This record gives sequence, structure tokens and C-alpha cells, in this order.
Amino acid sequence: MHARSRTLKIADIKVSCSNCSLSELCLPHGMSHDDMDELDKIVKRQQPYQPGQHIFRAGDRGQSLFAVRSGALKSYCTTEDGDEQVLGFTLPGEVVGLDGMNDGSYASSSVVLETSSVCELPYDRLEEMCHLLPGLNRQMMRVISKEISSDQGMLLLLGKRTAEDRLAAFLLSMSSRYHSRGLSPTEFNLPMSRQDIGNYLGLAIETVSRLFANFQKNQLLTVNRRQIVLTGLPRLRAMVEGCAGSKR
Amino acid sequence: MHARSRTLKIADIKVSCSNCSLSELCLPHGMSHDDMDELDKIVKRQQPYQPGQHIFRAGDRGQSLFAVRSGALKSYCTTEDGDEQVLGFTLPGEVVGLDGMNDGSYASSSVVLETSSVCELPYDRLEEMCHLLPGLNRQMMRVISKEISSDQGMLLLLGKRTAEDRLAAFLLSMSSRYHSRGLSPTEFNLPMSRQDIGNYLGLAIETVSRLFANFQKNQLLTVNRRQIVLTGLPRLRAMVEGCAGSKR
DNA sequence: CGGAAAGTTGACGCGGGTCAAGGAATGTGG
DNA sequence: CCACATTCCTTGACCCGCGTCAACTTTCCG
Repeated sequence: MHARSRTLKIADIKVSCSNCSLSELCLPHGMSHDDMDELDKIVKRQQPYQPGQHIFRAGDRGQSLFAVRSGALKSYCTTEDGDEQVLGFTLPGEVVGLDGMNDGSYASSSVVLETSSVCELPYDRLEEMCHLLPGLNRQMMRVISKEISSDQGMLLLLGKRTAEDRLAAFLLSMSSRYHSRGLSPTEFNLPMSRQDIGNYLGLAIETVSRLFANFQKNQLLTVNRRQIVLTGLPRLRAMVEGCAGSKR
Repeated sequence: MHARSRTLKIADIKVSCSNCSLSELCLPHGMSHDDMDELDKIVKRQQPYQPGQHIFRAGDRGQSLFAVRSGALKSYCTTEDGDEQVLGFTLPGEVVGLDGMNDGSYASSSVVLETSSVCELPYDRLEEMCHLLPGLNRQMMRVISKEISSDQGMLLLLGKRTAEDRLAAFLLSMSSRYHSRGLSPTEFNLPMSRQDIGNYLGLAIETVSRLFANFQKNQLLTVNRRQIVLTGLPRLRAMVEGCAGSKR
């Protein structure tokens, strides 16, 4: 529990903000090397998390932001009557825990889908830091604002779009996010189950499954369980054309 | 356009953050009087806006947050093919424009529903201010974090809930927001049309209309166009029980 | 008074949820 | 290595909630 900062410990894995390949997706974006070294000092790095482990749960009093370095997370919350709503998925370079800043406890839970390494950034340290580094403050606002725009894009999707549009938009979002971290925009493995996709998009898992089948029949992609190859990117884009934000 | 700060102009309406009745809903919450006076200096106050006027439009390069003092706003964005998605409604004490911090231009538009007075807070001044007043920084984070939680609550609503649940949740949200600004939680006038409600909740306006009729038949409320009297608050609550956030 | 916008109400049909059965991949113990 | 369970995914049949279309009423505003 609560591994202390291990920046200078034995077997130092040479991980720091300034050499992290994700830095330009992450908070350090646009910061000088010196500033990054500063930021680096407040980051707690921990042993990798295993699938099924929680980063935090709704209601926890933890006081940190978490940046994902590798792997994938799922954010969700549960209603009193037990069922869960998936709020989103977090890929490397993205951040979770913003919703804990409100009253000091998280409003949602965050669980690991694939073995992940994660950087913990305590709010209070981050806040001090923001005073010293105006660039960091601005970048945080950007991340937050993006989060809001992204959620609002989802509102549009859930409120107005057909099941088909939703899945297309979801796939495009995954594609562009993989692309921006240097991976193929057309071939990737989804880290989440049909269950999670359906839940996230407000669809039954049967519908998701049928849609994957349809898309494949219409030459938009080939799918084998979680392995996806997008073969009709332009046509997918045409389907969701008009869906505001490009999502993250 | 762009009226300059009129804090000290003639007919000074004696409006300042420190005597604003909404201060505890707004950014100054928890700030000292001196700090409020500081904040007050950067607030630009303008002539009241009339219904139909825009505070800002998606794509505008404006660089400010806006706090509503009286009246009501609607936030929305439009898709390329012309139709609009209502993202939310802003009541006194609430803030719009957070989504402009990302890249300096707004992702959504904000239009006035009822004659409204609005305080403009330029980002850059606000940012300076945050350095001087840690309390303000924290309060801003709180406002932002609330916004995110609120959007996520909507995601749950749109993804999982029936039309009935959605309208009930909407009414409860309005009720509690009116309540927290000192008005009756059971009797109020909706500032928006059925069109807007339907759009916001992802429902056809006919459905909204029918639901209002049903609710009335079931003694949950009485409704006359935009005039609402909630007569079955507990039963309304029971309907949406399990819907995460209380919304704002 | 007239024309438009807002709201209501009824009839109808489809998108997608639900239920049910079965297949494919992965794990588990013998 | 194989039987067996479990989880994940797929596919088909049915049906209902809510969107769509249409007609009408009420309110608003010049």
C-alpha cells in the first residue's frame, strides 16, 4: 500500500516525466525540462496494477489524480439498485480522478482492464506546483476542459444518435486515441468486453454484437473478438459526421 | 459590444461579489471579504441580456467564464447537419464557459432564455487571481469537478433510464437547484420550452408532453405550460433512486 | 383579428431491448 | 492430456417504448 515515491530507489527504472514518451499527451505538455523535473518530484509511481484491481472506488477519500502510463482503465459508477454505468475508458497519456476534487472523495470508480502502470499525483502537491509553474496550471485547465467537452460529446451521442452511430463514434474515438499515442489507427485490440462497450454506449450487448457483425458484412471492419481492423475509416467517419467533439 | 468594467460607473447598482446574494453558490464561496473585493475587481458587469441573445457561440474566441446572477441560460452545440443538442441549463449562481479553456475557443454556445444578468470573468485575470488566493483556485476546481460529475450523471441518465425516469430526474434537479438559491423546491416556472427539455433529455417533445400529462394524472405534480407544482416529491425521488449524482 | 409558435393528443410502426439457446475461448482440477 | 465449468460472444425470435406523423388547441404578439 501507498508505496512512497520511488524515483531514486533501487532498480530505478529510469522513469521520469522528462523522459516519458507520453509527456506530450499528459500534464507536462508544453513544459520546460526543468519544470518537468519539478513535476517529477511529486509523482508517486507504484507497482503495476493487475486486471480487476481498483485505482480508487467511488466514495474513497483519496486525494490524487492518476495518469495512465500503459494499460487501460475503466471508469464507472454504480446505482443503489446495483447496476453499473461505464463512464469511460482511460488510455495511456490520459488522466482519471478529476471528479474527486469536488468534495475530496471520488464520485466514480476506476478499475484496471489490462495490466497498467499509473502515476499518482496528489492534488495538494499539484496545487502548490501550479503556483510555481503557470504552464502546468494552464495545462491542467486544458485537460479538465477537454474532459468536459468530451463528456458533452457523449451526451450528444447518447441523446441523439442511433445504435449504429454510437458504435461507429466509439470505434473512431478509440482509433484516434491509439493513433495519437503512436499506434496504428486501423488495427488495435479493444481492452474492454462487449459488456463494457454496450454499457458505455447505452446499448444491450446483443446489439453491440449484431452491429459488429453488420459492420463486418458492410466491409467497414473485420472483427475477431477484441481484435479490430478498421477497413472503412472514411465511411465510418461519414456515419458520425456531425457528432461534435472528436472525443478526447 | 464589450462594455468595459462598469463597477465604478454612474448609477452604480451596488453590485459586487461581497454583497451578492449568490456568493455562496458562486466562485467566492468560502472566501474572505477582502478576497471577494479582490475578485470583484476583475469582474466585468454588463447590461442585462435579453431572451435570444447569445453570451457566446461555439467557435468564438472569447476568453472568459460567465457567472449568472439572475435569469437562465441554455447551453447547446450544433452538428454539421444542423440539428442542435442541448447540453444543459444555467441558473443563477452557476457558471458557463469552462469548455473554452481547452483551446481558447468555446466548444458550445450559450443563449439567454429569460432576461439575465451575467458577470464576466476573464480567464487570464482569474488565473492571476488564483495565484494570489488559494481559496479561489480550490473553489474553481470544485466548480469544475462538479460540472464533470454532473455531466457524468447525465450520461447515466441518458444511457440507462427510461423516458419517465429522465423527466423525473430533470424535475428533481430543477427543484433542488431552485431550492439551493432560496426559492421554493415545489413551485417554479420552467425557463425553457418542451422542445428544449426534450432535446436535453433525448426525448421527442410529444413524449415530454405525454409524460407531464401522466405525472399529473398520477398526482405527482400539476402542470400548466411552464408553471410546475410538485406534489409528490418523495415519489419522484423514488423513481430516480439510484441515479448517482444529485446533479449540481 | 390573424398568423406563428408552443403545447397536447391520438394512431402507427420500427429500433433496439429482452429472452433464450448455442458456440468459442479460457481456466481448473484430475 | 482430457473432461468440465465459466466467461465471453454470437445469433434468432419476439415485442414494447418511444419516435414519427398528423390534426387540433391554446397562447402569444404584432
